[in-house]
Amino acid sequence: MDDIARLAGVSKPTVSRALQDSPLVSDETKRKILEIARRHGYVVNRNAQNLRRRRSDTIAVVIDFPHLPENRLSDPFHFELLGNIANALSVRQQDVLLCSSLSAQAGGFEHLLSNKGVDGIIFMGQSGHHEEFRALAKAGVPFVVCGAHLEDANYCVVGSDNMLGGRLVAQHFSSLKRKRAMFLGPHGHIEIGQRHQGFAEEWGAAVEDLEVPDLSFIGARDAMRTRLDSGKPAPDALFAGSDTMALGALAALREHGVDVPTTCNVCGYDDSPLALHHSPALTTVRQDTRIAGAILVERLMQSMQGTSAPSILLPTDLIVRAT
Amino acid sequence: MDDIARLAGVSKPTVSRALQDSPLVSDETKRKILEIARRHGYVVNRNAQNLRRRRSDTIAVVIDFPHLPENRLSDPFHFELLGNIANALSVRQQDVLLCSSLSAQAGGFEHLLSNKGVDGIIFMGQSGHHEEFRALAKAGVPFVVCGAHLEDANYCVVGSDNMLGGRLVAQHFSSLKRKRAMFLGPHGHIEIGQRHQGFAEEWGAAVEDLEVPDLSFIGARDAMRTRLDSGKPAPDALFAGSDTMALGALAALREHGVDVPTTCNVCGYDDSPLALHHSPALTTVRQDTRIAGAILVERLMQSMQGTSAPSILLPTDLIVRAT
DNA sequence: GCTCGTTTTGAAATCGATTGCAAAGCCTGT
DNA sequence: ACAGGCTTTGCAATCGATTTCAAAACGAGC
Repeated sequence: MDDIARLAGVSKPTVSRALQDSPLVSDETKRKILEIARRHGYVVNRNAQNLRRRRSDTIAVVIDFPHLPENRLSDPFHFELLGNIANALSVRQQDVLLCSSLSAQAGGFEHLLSNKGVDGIIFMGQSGHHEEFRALAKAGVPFVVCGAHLEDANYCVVGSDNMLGGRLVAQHFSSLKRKRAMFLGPHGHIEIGQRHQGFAEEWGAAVEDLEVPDLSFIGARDAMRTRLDSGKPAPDALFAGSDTMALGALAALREHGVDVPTTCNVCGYDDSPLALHHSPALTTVRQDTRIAGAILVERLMQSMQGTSAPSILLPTDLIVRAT
Repeated sequence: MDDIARLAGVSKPTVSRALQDSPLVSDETKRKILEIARRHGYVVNRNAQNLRRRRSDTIAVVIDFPHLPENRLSDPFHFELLGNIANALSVRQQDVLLCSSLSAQAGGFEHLLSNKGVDGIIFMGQSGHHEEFRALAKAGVPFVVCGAHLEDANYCVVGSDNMLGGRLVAQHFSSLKRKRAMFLGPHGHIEIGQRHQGFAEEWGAAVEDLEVPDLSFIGARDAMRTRLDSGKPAPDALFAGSDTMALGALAALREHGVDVPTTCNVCGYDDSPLALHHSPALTTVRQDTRIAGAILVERLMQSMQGTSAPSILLPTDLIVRAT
């Protein structure tokens, strides 16, 4: 910057101001400085700028990447959401620092800001850190969580209405005059638990609960196989916690000659491409990641300005397709 | 840091050294300082550190995010790769700054380093920037590209062997005694073009080329519908440029009563979950994103040390399933 | 007790910007 | 010609670390 200043015959502060388009610099001077800077390919050093400004215009997005290697991340859902968050942030001139949940946790979430040099954090999913989040909020760290709404959350959560999603599916099955409802999903996953709960409440009658070990296609297929082999009467309405699991269960049903949708209806969750591209196309519950991303970012900005950002429950839609 | 120094009764440099586990500090002092720092929740300010060290231990990963909103990103492939890159980088204590291709291009790729304060760049896909990349390489910017191998690339490319993938599929179809081969994919996409080329070369006889407008399920389905409606004899071996497109074509084939795999074989590309979870399970060509991620990172580190990093063509596998 | 080589420590400079404050330059009105 | 108000500019301090280099402390050997 000193060089540019010399070349333009002005001082460093003037160059700095010109580059920020400050009104303190005359248009004449500004134009000259910008021209020289451009010609010499000068750009401000981001690290120096960050240090002095005590702000980096960078947001950490924390994802539970560990899943990946094993699970071959089942749902494109997260990627889509990530993309939408990135877009929403770039509109606000903010950069995205991607952190795996693990590396973020290393120094403790509360030091993430100065440790990674970011201004705020977006957590994708609680994944069991609820208590840490509560502490973070108390410490005044600006962050938002994209995940499940919990009773005692004192931090901002943006999440889709899992209960509503479950209820919509139950209503749908009811309108089809189905009788023997089953829910399929792993226990211990908060959001999926809420889907289950909404479903069961709305359904009223007994809902058979088929537990699966994880979120995978295989897990769901095998669990369903075992269940069908048992000889007990098969369900005529199946709600799976995710599209991937729905497809797994569907495979098992097909093997056993249970026709979908005549004999049994199946509904997934997420509206991932899997659902759309499958044949028959899967009936599912959709969450709008575009809106979610935009709101997450908006709320984060709020909480970075010190305003408290309220949580929000986003509506979900039932997408009725062929199953 | 001054505060910690005061509390420990030492000077700032000593604290700095202790935190870096420098051998210049006695174990005794080191322990005391670390203890005090921990108790007071002190972490070094990343921006200041970066400034002084002239290095940020952060890598920019540039993705063509614009696709997202429209296409609902068809293949989880990119996400998987991103995850694996992130993992490989975190092993080396490097952070990931996610950039959309657009925002990265704003200041010109050549200023990405100081502009975003990163030490190196990984580009996911060339997406038409080949010439810019050539210039970047000349300018000595440390970066690697995950994409297609091009004749006159003077930069490091890590990419899977698309030609080989195409050849494997041709061999497979030959061994099944198929006669009328068809390739389906958009024109103008470099990597898919290479798949097509490898396929055609190995096949020997004429390959019908069915062009589709984009990478989408719908595009492929509609193109295939039109083709089948035309009345010309249907192909008995179809190779699609991606799994998503294969599934689209498969849907059209089914509509027209063409049985897969008896009457016609179908093969996709990517081995995305789509392929595995579809029924019948899709035969496809697999690229190992785990290895790709690891090598990308390794090569980038090389080129950051000034060593020139050679390009590499990763092998691909044919995964024969039910189609 | 003194010298010499080692280990530890600290003073001061530095990384590359931004910003508060004072001064300079320029008008305008009298 | 000069006071007074505005617009521009520059000096110097600052952000929070790291690193060079010189000095202090320590031990060993004679």
